[in-house]
Amino acid sequence: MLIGEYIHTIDEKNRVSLPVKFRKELGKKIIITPGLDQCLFIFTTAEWKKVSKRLSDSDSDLSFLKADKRSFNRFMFGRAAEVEVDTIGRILIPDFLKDRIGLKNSAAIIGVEDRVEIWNDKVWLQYREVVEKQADQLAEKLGNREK
Amino acid sequence: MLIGEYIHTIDEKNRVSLPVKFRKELGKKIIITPGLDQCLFIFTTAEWKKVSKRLSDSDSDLSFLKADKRSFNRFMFGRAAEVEVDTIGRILIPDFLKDRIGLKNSAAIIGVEDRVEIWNDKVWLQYREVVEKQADQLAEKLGNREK
DNA sequence: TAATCAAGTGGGAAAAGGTGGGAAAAAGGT
DNA sequence: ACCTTTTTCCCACCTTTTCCCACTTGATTA
Repeated sequence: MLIGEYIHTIDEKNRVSLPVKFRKELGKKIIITPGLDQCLFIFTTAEWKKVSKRLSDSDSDLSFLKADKRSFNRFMFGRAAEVEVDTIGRILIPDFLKDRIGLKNSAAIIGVEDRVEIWNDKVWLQYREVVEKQADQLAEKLGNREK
Repeated sequence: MLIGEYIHTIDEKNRVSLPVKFRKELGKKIIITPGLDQCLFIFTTAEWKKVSKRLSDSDSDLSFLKADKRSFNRFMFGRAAEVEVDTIGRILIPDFLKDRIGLKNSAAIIGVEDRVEIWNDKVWLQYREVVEKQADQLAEKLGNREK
């Protein structure tokens, strides 16, 4: 399971090293996609197969006839990338994804159960604080829903 | 699977190089057709067989009126082109398709699962922003669909 | 406290990917 | 048939990416 929070630098060649604790589980090839809430998702290839299958299964081979399906597929597939992890555990983040969440010199790398998230480190810290404050109420909500 | 986004130039001889990551899957011959939402679709010959079969299937589940279907098929078949990929991975985009989406010097090339799309790069950037804003709602929809 | 090791960072050289252009071949019109 | 124009094929350039090696820092241990 992928857990924990790390701040790593992005060097001039766009490289970011994955935390050692994530490397084994992520493997040699990963998929990066735009995520929700101003971050990027990193999936293992296995996990990505599951995700992408769910996305395309619900429709026929002619899914491009439906407008909302087209939009979503362009978002999920068009803006995804298969990325190799180099011999010492680093990856390259494509520019179009870097720009999307305003990454510069450093990134927050977060383990979230079965995926990893990449955040602009400053945005992450802000987000964390907000969530921190809401945690109690969120827990309350979730608790009620389960009943 | 075809994923990712690339901006390539169209040179004075109308040539565009396909991203290396797409070449193997696309093969030596491809089909270009007008696409939906101001773009062009590129299919592998295999994928095109599937698509064209389903489009022409008289009792397919596509809820088209017959007249609509004829029109749509003229749109898709009538303006489709079989194109060869040259030895270093470039293709020629027919002028009538180029004009259709206002291509000039540069194009966005997008992998969308089992097809590739060609966009006027500026139009793509605009489209992308719109979709980005809708992403949360789109994801919500998708989430509901899974249940 | 010095030595060692692990994890992360940086940089140079080689290779790959993308772009441009010239010459040969083909097409087209008179 | 001939000249002109377009297309095709091939080669060359250049920027970006990839691969490899080395350095730094902080923690661990003898």
